[in-house]
Amino acid sequence: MQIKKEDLRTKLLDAAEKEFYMKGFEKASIRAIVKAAGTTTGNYYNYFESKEALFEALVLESDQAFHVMMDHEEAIDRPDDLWHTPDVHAWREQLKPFFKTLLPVFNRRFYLLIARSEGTKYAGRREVFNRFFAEHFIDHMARFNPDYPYAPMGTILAKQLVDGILNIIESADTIDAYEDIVIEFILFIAIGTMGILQRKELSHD
Amino acid sequence: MQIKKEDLRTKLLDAAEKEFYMKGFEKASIRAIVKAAGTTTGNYYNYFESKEALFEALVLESDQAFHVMMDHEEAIDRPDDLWHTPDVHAWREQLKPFFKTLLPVFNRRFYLLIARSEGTKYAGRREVFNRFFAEHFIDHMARFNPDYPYAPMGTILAKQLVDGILNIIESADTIDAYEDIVIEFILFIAIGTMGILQRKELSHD
Amino acid sequence: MQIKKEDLRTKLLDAAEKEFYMKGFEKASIRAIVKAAGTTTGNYYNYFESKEALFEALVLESDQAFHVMMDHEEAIDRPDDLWHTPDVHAWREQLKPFFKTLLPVFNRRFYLLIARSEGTKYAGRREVFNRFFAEHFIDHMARFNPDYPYAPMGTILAKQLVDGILNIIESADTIDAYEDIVIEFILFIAIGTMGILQRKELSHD
Amino acid sequence: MQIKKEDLRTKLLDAAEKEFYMKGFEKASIRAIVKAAGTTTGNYYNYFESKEALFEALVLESDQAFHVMMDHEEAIDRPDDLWHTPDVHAWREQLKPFFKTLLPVFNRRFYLLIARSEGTKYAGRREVFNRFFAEHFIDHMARFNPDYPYAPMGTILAKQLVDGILNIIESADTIDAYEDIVIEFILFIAIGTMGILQRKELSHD
DNA sequence: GATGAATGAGCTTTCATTCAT
DNA sequence: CATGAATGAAAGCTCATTCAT
Repeated sequence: MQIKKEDLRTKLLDAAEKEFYMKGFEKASIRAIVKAAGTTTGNYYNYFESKEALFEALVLESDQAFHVMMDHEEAIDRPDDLWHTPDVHAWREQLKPFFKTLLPVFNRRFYLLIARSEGTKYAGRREVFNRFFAEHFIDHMARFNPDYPYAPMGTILAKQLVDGILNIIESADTIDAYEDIVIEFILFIAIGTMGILQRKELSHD
Repeated sequence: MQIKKEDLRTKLLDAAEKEFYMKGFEKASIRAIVKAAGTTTGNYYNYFESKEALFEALVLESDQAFHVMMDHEEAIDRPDDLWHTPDVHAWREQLKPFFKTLLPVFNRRFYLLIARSEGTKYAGRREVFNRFFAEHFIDHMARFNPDYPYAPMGTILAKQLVDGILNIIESADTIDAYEDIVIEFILFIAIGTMGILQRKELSHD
Repeated sequence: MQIKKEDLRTKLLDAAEKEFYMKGFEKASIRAIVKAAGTTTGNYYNYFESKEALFEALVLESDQAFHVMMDHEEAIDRPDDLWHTPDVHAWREQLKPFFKTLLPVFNRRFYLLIARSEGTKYAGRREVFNRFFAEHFIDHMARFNPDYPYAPMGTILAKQLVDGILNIIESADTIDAYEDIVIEFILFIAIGTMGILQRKELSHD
Repeated sequence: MQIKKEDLRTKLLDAAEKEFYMKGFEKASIRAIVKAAGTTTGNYYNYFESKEALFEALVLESDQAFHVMMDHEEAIDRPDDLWHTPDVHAWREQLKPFFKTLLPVFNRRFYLLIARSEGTKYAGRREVFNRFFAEHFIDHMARFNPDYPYAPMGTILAKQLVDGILNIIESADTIDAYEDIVIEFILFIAIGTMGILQRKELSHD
């Protein structure tokens, strides 16, 4: 009746991933997780010392990657020169290798970290993520069109970017060309942003 | 120390609006609501027969408006002719009167209906909303560029639209030019969408 | 089926007093207390917000009295002149009015505070109590017989005093002449202490 | 990494002695004991069949010595003739050899037996110990002063004796002249008792 | 209309003990 | 001998809801 430690640990992590994903940390039930993993609450505590420890086991790596991202903001700016490229196709080709390095970060557990961590010590990550992009958007907007009158759009577009990333992660299972979709989405954000800023360089022929 | 019935009912609704907004239906606490409204749990049940009934009282109107929206899809398509307008400024002017009629619907209680209703019978509204727009996006994409290869973008862009509307409602309190922001956001979505579809009509001069 | 609030509160306090007395704070069971008081755990939390709050409700007054005692050390020293009185009977008469003021403090709840508070924020009271008396004993011993070689006796006699007070409180229910017994006990401590210190003034005729 | 059976058994006993001493039988944790002994809970049950069996292994010898003591009450009475000796110094000298035989009994495990056995079958030992001395005190009191009116003092003084012995054992580690302190303490009890009984023989010159 | 006492099921966590390996 | 996975009961506490007053 005994399972090798790693097996059950993995089962617990898998069950927890689903449960946290469906209900969020606070509404998730340890009872439901252990039931799904085929064990008992008592035994659960041989594997994880608390509910939060289980969540942490799921998101720790993602959180480290998250902090690396936050600390290397210049990387996000690297495709900056693209803003002067008129050709959408060229954009795609140049964005591809850049996002290749980012894609492995955008997985389900990253989603838990950003979108399902209320009640844990990771609760504020989404806000940090939003603000991180908001600063960049505000900066870009000021440089491209200092007269653009709708300041709150910086915040809103940043949230759009974050929401979009999370949405894509959510549907990643059912998407074939996951990588391409991320590229398309970034392109969508870039073009839309430039559009409302009235920049006409893009799509000129 | 009895209060006129309507007064307390209103206080309960206001307190509930805040609580549901902050925590969502399931994590919201009736105790916290009645405390904020200055009454007791016992008395609460003279006004609403359950936790869900209180939520329903808040969102019922919004839900009716939501269904009207869902049933009059052609309204959403009305700005369709804009897609051929090359001028962003013209877009803004034409979108304005159209969204004037929609804005009163996009209030806090609509937000509760779409984004805080998990655990109630309204739980699926967001999904309906998403799908509603997804169909339109897919349709537009097919018409504008039948060869565009990234089908899942329809779903994603629809979610972007819904997320954006909800984000704007969330920050409506702190935004001056609420209406203009909605227009800017729609514009952003439209331009971005056309951009990835490679349509070059817009912003041509 | 409903009891007036104060009634059940009193029942809970009584039941808790017994349970804490028998098992100490940590081993005491809320379930056992509420069962003895004839209610449910859910209802218990309408009366006290935690296990510790219940304990605190029992000992708060005693703790205040305890601090008054600790802050008025000179009162403890007041019978100091007695040490030169040779007559045990005179001691009794002089101690009586002095301890009259102290006796109401030495009740069952004081016992809980000193001897059953491990696991609560009151955990250290017994040690404070011991040290308080130890200092006095050490002081007295130095003055009465600077050459007495067994220094640790100060600590031990202080503990004897504290233990004795607690023992008397424990058996107070079954004792007729509670007040007199306290006097006899203090006398016992005083005479014993002087005896080992080799002071011969007492009981001389 | 197997250890010779006796080694680990000893380690478990040592760890248990500390744990039971610190927390008492019921609050002691097997997990903590096995961890301190460097083994696992499973292995623990190769050495002791239950929590109580471990406690029993610790106190069995002490309990036998305890019963010997209880059965040879006349030994306790042997210093009886001292009660007529007027000289404290003489008391000390005569008590010394007598208690030499008793001291080895008063060790840490004896302390566990008397003061940390609640929840085990040894739970009542302290009460037996108290009663044992109480009978002697009552007896002495009746013989020395048949008119002494405070009967409960017998019980209280017996408890004082027991408490004192336990207190001294507790602090034995930090005391130099352990044996002398026991003598001083007995003397303290004897003189204090005689004092309240109004016997004036002692300390007369 | 209003109060708050009462209920009972739910939650996460701890524990001594058992047992397959 | 040793491991540590597994069990199940118990702990303190929270919650929406009911109901006597």
